Amino acid sequence: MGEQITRLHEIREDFVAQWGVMGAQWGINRTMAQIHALLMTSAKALSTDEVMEMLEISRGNAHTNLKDLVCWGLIKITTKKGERKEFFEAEKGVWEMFRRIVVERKRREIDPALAVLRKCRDESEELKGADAEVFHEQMKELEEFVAFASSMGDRVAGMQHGKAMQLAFKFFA
Amino acid sequence: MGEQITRLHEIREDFVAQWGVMGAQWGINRTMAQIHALLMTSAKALSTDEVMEMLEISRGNAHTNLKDLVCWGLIKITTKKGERKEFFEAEKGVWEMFRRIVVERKRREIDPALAVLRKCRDESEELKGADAEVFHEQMKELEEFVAFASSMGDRVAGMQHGKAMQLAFKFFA
DNA sequence: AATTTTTTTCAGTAATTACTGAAAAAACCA
DNA sequence: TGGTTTTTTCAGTAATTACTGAAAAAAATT
Repeated sequence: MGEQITRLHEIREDFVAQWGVMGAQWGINRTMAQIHALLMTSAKALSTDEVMEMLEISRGNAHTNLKDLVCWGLIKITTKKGERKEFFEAEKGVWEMFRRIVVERKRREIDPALAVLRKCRDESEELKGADAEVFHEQMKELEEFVAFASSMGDRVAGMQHGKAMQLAFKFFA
Repeated sequence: MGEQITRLHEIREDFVAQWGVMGAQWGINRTMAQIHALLMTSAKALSTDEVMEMLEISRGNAHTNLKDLVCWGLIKITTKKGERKEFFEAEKGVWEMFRRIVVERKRREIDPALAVLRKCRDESEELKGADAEVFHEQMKELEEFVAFASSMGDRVAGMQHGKAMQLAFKFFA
């Protein structure tokens, strides 16, 4: 095996490992983040077996996390002529990746939070007393802010890369 | 105990519980999120004992998470005349909260990620072959994107609420 | 400087989350 | 249809993370 190829393997393994650590710090499963890192930096689509082998993980683990990544829209299933297996391929475009993460986190985290805040705000509307007023006011402000963040998310996730960069340029001007 | 007060307790407990669930989905400890929710909606500063009692948690747990929240800059320690204990009080302003979370997450998550990406990009610069090129290109794009996000974070975290809202208005126009 | 109050630490334990490996189910093929 | 490959599930286990409670340290008081 060539010097260069071994070197690439080393660097890539480092990246995969570190990406796993990163993922864990967000609420994401370490293995899922590692598989994502692996596929993101793969020139070709990989099979479950290849992922298992490269990360030294069990079939069950590989399977579950590959399917979760598909749910997140970060990788997709492909097939090869003459091959029966499924192969997995990552979305490579960074902007597209970002958009999908925004959409998914919004759906999973922001929207439910918003529901809770609205409920608490409504239910504390009529209550009297200093405590109740502090509470209600806080719910109101949080709700407004999160709703605002949510629509920002929609807006950004709906943009093409070019438009987003234009806007970013304006932002820094 | 008045009808209204009991009702407020119920709603607030619901909020605290749900905020804990939310926190857990991000990489945040459930108890820490709950304590934050409690203090955010408290008309007065609370002592460790009050937090322990209200959430039915141990002293150690309350202590650790209160101190962590102080590190995040989300709550601060206060004292009361004639009282020996420390009391804890949350930053109530939503924009200020947001800013502090941005600063802290950037420091803990974005900056280290950036270091990894730069390292991998540099180290794969010279390598030859299709795999190496895919890898290097991916590192470059990720690095650029994360660096960009990072400076956006700085920018936003450095803004006053008013300025931010002005900008947001432009964004939606 | 002895006593009391409050904060901090941490060993042990509980709870949660992640992973394995094998078996079942499903899909494919001749 | 029966055999083969591939995917999916899941009970059991491992690893990680969070929590308790009590003891030690620190701070305040007399």
